[in-house]
Amino acid sequence: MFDPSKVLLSQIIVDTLSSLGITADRERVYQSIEFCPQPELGQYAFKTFIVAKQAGMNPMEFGTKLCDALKQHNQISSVAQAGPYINLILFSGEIAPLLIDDGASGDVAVITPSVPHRYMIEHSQPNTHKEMHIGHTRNSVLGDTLCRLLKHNGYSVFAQNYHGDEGAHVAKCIWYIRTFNQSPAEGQDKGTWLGQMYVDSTAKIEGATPEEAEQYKAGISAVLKGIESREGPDYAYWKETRQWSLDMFHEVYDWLDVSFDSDCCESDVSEESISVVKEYLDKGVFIRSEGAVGADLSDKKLGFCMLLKSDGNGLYATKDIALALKRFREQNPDTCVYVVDNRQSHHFKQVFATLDKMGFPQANRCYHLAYEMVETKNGAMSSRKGNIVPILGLIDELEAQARGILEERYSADWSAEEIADVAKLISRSAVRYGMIKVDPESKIVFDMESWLTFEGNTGPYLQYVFARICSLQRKSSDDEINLSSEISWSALDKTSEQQLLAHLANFNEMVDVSCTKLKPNMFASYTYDLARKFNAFYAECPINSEPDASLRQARAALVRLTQIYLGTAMDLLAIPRIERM
RNA sequence: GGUCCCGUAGCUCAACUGGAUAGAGCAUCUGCCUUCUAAGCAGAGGGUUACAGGUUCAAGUCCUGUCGGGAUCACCA
Repeated sequence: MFDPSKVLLSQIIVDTLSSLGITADRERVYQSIEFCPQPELGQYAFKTFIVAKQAGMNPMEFGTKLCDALKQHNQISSVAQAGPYINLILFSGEIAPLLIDDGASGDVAVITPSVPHRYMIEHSQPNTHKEMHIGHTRNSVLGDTLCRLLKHNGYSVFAQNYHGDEGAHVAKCIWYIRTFNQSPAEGQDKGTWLGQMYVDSTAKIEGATPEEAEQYKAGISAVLKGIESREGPDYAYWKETRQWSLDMFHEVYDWLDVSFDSDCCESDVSEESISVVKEYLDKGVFIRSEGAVGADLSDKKLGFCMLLKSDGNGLYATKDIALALKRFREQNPDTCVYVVDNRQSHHFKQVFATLDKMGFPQANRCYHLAYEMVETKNGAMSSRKGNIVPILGLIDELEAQARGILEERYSADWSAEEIADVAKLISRSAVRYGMIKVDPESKIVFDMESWLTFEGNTGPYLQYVFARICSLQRKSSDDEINLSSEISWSALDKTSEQQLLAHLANFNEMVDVSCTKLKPNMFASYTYDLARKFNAFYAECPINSEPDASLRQARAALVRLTQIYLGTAMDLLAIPRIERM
């Protein structure tokens, strides 16, 4: 029960029912309160049928009695029965004080959870020696937003990145560079160049004659052995180039405002992972089959989870298990969430079932947050084929677009540097919001044109509303508003004002729902609605130009409250607050 | 073939997991800037929620089947 306004309303209803001789469960009443589908109907709607059924009464009769009794209540400004619903409006003076923190920090306060809880969130996972594309961006934005929401909900969070830095793709890339004497151009981003070398290497291999293919295969195998030997020139070059990729990734993370508590690589756990498998093979948990070692999960209809190939090498699942054990040991998380695209659903079912079979109870609190892919109009992106949309390319286009718009409007007043700075912040919001607003289970078909618009349901729209609020405050001739002073809140009786207040009160509930359902898009949607409701209020109600001083003050206070809530919401979505745009 | 996910307005997506007349954004049309930022607001048109059954006071949401799209199912990651 995170919505203070609905808590108040449910208490009013419980008390009123009690005076009628009906006992009702407060939580059940709370869950029977929703927002009116149309603003004209009212602010809140109480569904009578759930509680009526529990009380063994006819919903209509129950509703009529309750409605008549609520009409006498001094905290309710309007109440009307509409079939099985009772539509209500609370006096604004009842809601607004519930939304003010005494700390006056300018942010919505972090929630104190009833039980402490630690989350491990793994996300991003770009492979080194490959280009980073907008698919990775969706992953990171999803994971990072989830981390922020969980932290606001009072949980402790351990954010983990995990790079595929070994295996065939790396060997191919390095083999190609060294065999054909490639080198990056002066001033070129080396990480991006590596991604191109990987694409070129696959093209070279695919175009090879049978004799060349044999030769190439031997060369790649030699590079792979060189890297695994942890010494010699191939190993040294692998370490050097890997860093180029990691540097590029961090450039992108900085731009996106994404951070991690741990930046782990497959090579960090691959050795350990082999010994873990052997240990559990000896314990009789794992079995040998057709020369390979793995977990028999046929009782759970998950087949065979292979952990050692017949050549003795580990696989992806092997390392995932070793890394999970390391995290259980070192971080002691209550819940682990793996943000990975939905093609890995079967893989994670196997990994979790294997951890369970190994006797780790944490396995039952591991979740795969499976999201759909980002595709182009021509279908799936593949870094192997090179038909990807690189994130750095998208960033360049967005910033150019934003600069163009800003120059048109502000070239007379703003410096070039200021324009570039704000353009960057607008571009970041376009990317973050564009990626997070869609349900994780929905595919995103990328087209550049729609990403370059900053109107409607977009990140820049949120920034625009925030900038409007700041502008109102700059232009006000009154003293800066103090929310803890006497404010005649109940003067706020316009529909748009009541709608906005009720929406603000729902903030923490939406954070919680987004966390428990692992759907940060729900919070994005909440934030967009918040901005829209402010705009509706802005259009309907004069603020600075309101002649009545106490009403003007109350509206300025509502503007300030919105600034606090919208600002915090933007922080949770990593959408930068902009004071002028 | 088995398993999992998806199918909602011309297009892109919502719908707080069973609740009122299914909502937004693009796009189209109509209003609103000599008065708080028009990156905005208000309004119009646009829907048999793929199809057929079922469950119940109530189904886009749950169950069954059909059709269509995608993913995945042992030595890839």
